[in-house]
Amino acid sequence: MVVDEWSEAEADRVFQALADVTRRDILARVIRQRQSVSALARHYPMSFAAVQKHVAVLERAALVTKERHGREQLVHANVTTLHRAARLLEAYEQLWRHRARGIEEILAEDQEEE
Amino acid sequence: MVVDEWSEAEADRVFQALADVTRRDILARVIRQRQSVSALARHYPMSFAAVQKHVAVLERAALVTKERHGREQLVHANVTTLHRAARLLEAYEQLWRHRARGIEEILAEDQEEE
DNA sequence: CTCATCTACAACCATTTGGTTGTACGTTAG
DNA sequence: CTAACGTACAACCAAATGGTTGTAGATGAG
Repeated sequence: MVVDEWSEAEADRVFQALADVTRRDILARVIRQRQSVSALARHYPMSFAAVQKHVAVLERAALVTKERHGREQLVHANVTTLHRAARLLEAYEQLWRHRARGIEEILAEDQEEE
Repeated sequence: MVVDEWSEAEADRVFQALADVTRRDILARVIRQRQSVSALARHYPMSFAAVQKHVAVLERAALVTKERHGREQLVHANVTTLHRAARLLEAYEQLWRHRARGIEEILAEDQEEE
């Protein structure tokens, strides 16, 4: 029952990464502007190491990328992955629109849309 | 750094629920057609109780709802929640488009869109 | 009525997760 | 050069996750 071109493990990692307030907040911050890990860490009531781990989770999900700049590690967002996640959800919504209908009706609607 | 009208805990639960292949597959199945828990369970190489737990996770996330029908419990999708999740991701994408720009430019673009 | 089916839920287990502290190492500021 | 900063990573811990088996209660079929 495949809905997307993603591997299941990739989707797992992306949604897992998004399933935490701190990580979504980090993502929102670096989308607006790339920041060093320690700059990010200053905003949260937890240790630097904890934030470092959150960034690592986002990185494994390919939602962010780190780029060395001097002694700092700049974290920047990977909007492509975010977009693909959004499109995956939309694909599920599409399943809904096409639910319980014959192939003729779906083809008919597809023509209308052109 | 709020991006949506959702409570953080709600978003946590939704993405957490989506972060598992089996659960995404269950969701896809019940989007197409409502099914009983045991009917769902037949498709997966795990115990009935395990599938039951997966459905419970989807239910806590408000992605599905159970409806008693005789001795069966019919699971059906809650597309509204799915849609809200998609819109949340789009909101993050929107942050990207509006990144690093002055308030004047954003207002100008908003007017264009009307 | 009786039996098979569907569901609920508890107890248990291994692994992962989200946090901590501590240590070590490269880099830049002064 | 030296001290401070930014990062990396290991070890540890409590709690959550994803699975199991087992027991028990409703409900429908025959």
